[in-house]
Amino acid sequence: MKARKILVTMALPYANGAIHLGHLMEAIQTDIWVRLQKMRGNDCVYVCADDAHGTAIMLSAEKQGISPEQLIDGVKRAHQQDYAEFLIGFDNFHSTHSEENRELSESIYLALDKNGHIARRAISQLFDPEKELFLADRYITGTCPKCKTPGQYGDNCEACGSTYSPSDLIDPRSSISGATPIEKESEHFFFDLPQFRTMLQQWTRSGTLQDAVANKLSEWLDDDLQQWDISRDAPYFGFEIPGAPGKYFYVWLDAPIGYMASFKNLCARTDYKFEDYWSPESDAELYHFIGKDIINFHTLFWPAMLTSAGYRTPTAVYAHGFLTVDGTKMSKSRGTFVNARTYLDHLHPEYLRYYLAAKLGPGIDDLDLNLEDFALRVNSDLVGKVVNIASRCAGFITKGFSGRLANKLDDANLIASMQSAQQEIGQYFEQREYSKAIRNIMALADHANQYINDKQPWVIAKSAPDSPELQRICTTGLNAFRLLICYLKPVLPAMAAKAEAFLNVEPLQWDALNSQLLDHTIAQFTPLMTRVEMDKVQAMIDATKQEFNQNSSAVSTTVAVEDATGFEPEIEFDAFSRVDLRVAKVLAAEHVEGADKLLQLTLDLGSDKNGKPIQRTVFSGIKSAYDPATLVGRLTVIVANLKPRKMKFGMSEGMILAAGPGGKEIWLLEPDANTQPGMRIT
RNA sequence: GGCAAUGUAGCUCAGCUGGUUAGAGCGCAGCAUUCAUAAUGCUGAUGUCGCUGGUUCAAGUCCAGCCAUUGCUACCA
Repeated sequence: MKARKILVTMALPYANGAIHLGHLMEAIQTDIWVRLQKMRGNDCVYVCADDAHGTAIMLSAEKQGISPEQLIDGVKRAHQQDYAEFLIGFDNFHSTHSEENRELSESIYLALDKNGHIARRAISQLFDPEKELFLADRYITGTCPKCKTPGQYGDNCEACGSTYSPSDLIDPRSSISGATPIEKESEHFFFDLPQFRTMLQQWTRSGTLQDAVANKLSEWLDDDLQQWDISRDAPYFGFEIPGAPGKYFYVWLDAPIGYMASFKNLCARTDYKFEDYWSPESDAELYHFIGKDIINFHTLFWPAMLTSAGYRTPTAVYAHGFLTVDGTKMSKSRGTFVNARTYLDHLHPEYLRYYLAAKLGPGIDDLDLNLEDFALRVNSDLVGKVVNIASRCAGFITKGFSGRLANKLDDANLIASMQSAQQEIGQYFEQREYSKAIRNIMALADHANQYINDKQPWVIAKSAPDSPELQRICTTGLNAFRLLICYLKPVLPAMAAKAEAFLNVEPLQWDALNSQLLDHTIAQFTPLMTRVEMDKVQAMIDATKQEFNQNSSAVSTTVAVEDATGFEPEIEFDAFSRVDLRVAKVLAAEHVEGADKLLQLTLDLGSDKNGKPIQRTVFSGIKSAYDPATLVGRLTVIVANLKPRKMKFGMSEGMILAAGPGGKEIWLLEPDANTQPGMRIT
């Protein structure tokens, strides 16, 4: 069989934080697959890099009083160290902040532009006037306009889950300088994704994606695709856009190009040829392993960019779900947001590799790390079943035969049946059905233990410790062990290496499954793996909690304290006076076609200085409580200076006030009949 | 609110295009064994297959509604 040429990537970790269990799940999934390919004799290259650009990194560096370059250098070292200790076998780990990536990003951008796939237009964004910096949503905090929880980010509220645009926040602040942001225009560059709709519709349905992913994407592809904003204004840590001083590539533009850059960097010191893997005529396979949160970047923007720029598209993109711990989202306060380093301080990396392998499938479902199950499963399978087979045979061989194996098996059928599983197990690994592969392997381990039980070598050893039969039985047991190690090697490379030393053999390749180990001297047996101790697991959780407490007490800002009234935190009169409440009269009220909850109200707000009447259109979610006909002519209260909000059915130019729990029970505020439309409420 | 995924033994999960008494591993109980890192083997118990209806000779498996969890998304101004 001809060796396949394969290039594999996993998502680039962001250079602004430590590697945690979530990163590791992806790294382990990818690494197992790559190790399998290599064991089977395929030419498989595994590259990765740190994702080193963006505002977050720029600000982090500033906070620490170092340059971004210094920051990312330090983080990169830590990342590589963490991955290395988890036995992630990259062929290259590079950085997106590299010359290779700059050249590739520039040339790809220039190709996109030349092909008419770059649009330019001015957009308006919130801007920090003190810091002189455009603000992404997450750098703006303020009070949630819905539930009034303070300290919420610019895009959604953590307390009530509502989403909004940053300009809707009450009392918005730049979380960088504390200044009140202003709106400012700037020219941005856009990648014209809609031009690739047809190409993407075909590509996403061509077997390159998991069904669930393709289905999800078709929602976007059937809808209007948006142009993708790929530029950011200075100051920004990244690459300046050629011919556009002060404009930088958005971090997500050059991040996937980092896959190419890392590979190019590898090519420079090996015989690999960049074009062999990236030209449209390439016969190499290209796979991206990613999390389901970044599917759109890898399955829409990325293939479209590659196509425009004259490169090949990925053979497949494999998305996985999120990792949960004990059934819930990883949480810092619960101590389940465990960093790689904290794990390594307490537990052996291969425990995690094995447990995740035992549960990983090809889908995008989330995977739960149940800590108790983790300990029980690893102990039972690895120590109790697999390693135990060697442990219970080795002593007899060492004592009775000076470590020499027999030249013949006692039970050739057992070994043959274990060998014949290679087709199925290999398939499962190849298809990322690791849990099924592991299940099969453990069934084989059960057979081996049954065999030893049936043969009772200890009984023979008592009367004849040098009996040839005893030697053949233990030789059979150790051959079974050797096959199991071979199957598990992609998952447990370090344990496999120890086993190879014990068996006194060359590093096992997949075709070792077709041979037997006979008439051969083995080394002294030493424990290959010790049990997971639950108190170590607990210590890891405790340490994570402690890290969190230290960090949060160090950073802790004054959090508004809620009192028994449940009222909002006290505000200055000034803050109140900025809210312009007016009496309004309902001129018209009607149902909105297609809306479940909204009524469209036309309101009279009196007249302006020139005597011209002021009318406002407001959409209000009170359909469940009011028949529009009964509203006409009523007086109510409107927030008159609320920024107009674009809604699905039109602009809503204000907000009317009501109270009640919802549903039928919503009551509109109604001022005294003597008031007039337009009167200010103070 | 909409859309999607998930919901099967105490735990983690498998159950393909509907078809005999619903499975595995772990855990649990009993027995056996003592070579082995108290590891192994045998036997066994445990499930209204989220809930309610429907289609069918037959449903965990198909359909509808509902509930819960998660994710995405929104007409919560």
